[in-house]
Amino acid sequence: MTTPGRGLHGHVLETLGPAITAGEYPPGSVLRTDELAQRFDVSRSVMREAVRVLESMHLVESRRRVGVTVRPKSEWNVYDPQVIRWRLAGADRPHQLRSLTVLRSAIEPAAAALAAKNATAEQCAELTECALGMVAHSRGHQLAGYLVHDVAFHRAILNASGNEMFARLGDVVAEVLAGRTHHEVMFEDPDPAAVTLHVQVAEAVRAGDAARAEHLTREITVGALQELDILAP
Amino acid sequence: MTTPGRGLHGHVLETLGPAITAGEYPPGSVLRTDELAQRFDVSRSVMREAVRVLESMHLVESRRRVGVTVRPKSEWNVYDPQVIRWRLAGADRPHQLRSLTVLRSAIEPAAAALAAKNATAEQCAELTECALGMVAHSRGHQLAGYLVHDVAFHRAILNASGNEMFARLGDVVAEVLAGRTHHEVMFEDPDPAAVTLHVQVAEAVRAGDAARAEHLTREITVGALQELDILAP
DNA sequence: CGGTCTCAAAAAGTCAGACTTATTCATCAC
DNA sequence: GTGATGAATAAGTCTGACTTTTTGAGACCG
Repeated sequence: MTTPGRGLHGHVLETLGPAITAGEYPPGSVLRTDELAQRFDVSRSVMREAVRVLESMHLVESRRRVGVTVRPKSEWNVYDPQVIRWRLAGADRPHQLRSLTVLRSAIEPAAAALAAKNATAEQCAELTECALGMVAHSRGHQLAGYLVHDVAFHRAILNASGNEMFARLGDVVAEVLAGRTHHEVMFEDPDPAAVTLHVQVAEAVRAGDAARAEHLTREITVGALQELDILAP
Repeated sequence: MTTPGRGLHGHVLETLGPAITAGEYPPGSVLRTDELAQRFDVSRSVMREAVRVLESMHLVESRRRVGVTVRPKSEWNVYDPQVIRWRLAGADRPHQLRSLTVLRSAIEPAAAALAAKNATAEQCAELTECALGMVAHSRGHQLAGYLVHDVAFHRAILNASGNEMFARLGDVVAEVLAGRTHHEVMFEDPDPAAVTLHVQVAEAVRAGDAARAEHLTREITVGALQELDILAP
């Protein structure tokens, strides 16, 4: 999506990465660079570069005389956007979507509170614009347009928080929102109450009301959790 | 610390990575693979592998005919443990420590709430053990021993949450706690109130009281924020 | 003068092959 | 059984030649 398979080494990654994250090679499996190079019909140098990248993601470990062994899931760099994309495209997509939604629920209210304190005038304006865009596309099967503004809204909140760790979760949130709209629920127009909440969050941030912004955002994320039946009602 | 410079390519990374994350090469700077290979006295293959890893961290972008260009900070994979380690070791350590502490404050209370619901008997036992270990080392300049149990405690909470995204922040929290104890504040025994809070969190998790576990953990993280003068009192 | 077209240079990308080194495992001596 | 020895193995490294893409400059028109 964002990163097409650039170069031969990229193409290899695009195949091996999803295979590993999908669990096709169970933890402890041993691969040999030469064999892989043959299988993908690339030179050893290219294959080595691909393995190095997988190693930097902690998906595999390369050791002399033994080979390239697949690491257990618990050691993967699950925050790597590439890894997230691979997993979202694979078998444990539902599980991954749940994990990420729980993460969102922890992060976004805190980000909104910070945004209320730190947002610049421009950021407040953008936020309001996004919220209005959501309202404008909330009726009559304009889900695509709605999604664009929804994603932009949440990205804006994360950016306005002023915390780089929060800001960098914008892509993750975007994937989750896109995934939800495309494949899961949401066949009809979005919940009007949710739309209203977004508008109110924008207002609270503009007003500098951190507590209110946090609380309203929490209501939004609670809704997201409920959609996935994560929250006990 | 966790990853010593394994192999030539690792050694190159250990030098280039910190240099880039420290801002020695401003965004847009252009490096050439051949020149770097000469500078580090390694072959092009080794250098290429190192560049590939930096590329997978989104620290640089490699393009034909132009070279290896350094990307702006806003695009870095700031959740990569390696990147975090490099930045913590460099000039913007204070800034990084603040970002991460804010992140902790958002995550840990949520993790504690989940832990209260999901923790197994073993995990509860471990939690209690860690808390007691903290108590045992809380007086008489046993900061090292205290830290070990403190780190283990927070790791246990994150693991017990049952959410893999939370669990994988254990290393980050460990670095933050270690950093705080080693270089910043904390020349004397830890705050007794904080120690008590940890014990109470363990109790709340054991009792399955999510709201209480969350609230108590928030008090702990608020303390961490105050230590860094992030929170307005 | 402005726009496009062509071409050559530059740097990454790719490949093949030879060589080095660390690690493991099996064998053997004690 | 324990420890030393050595051979096999697969990753690690280096080198040099070649390919491919991109860009920037200069030529060639409109």
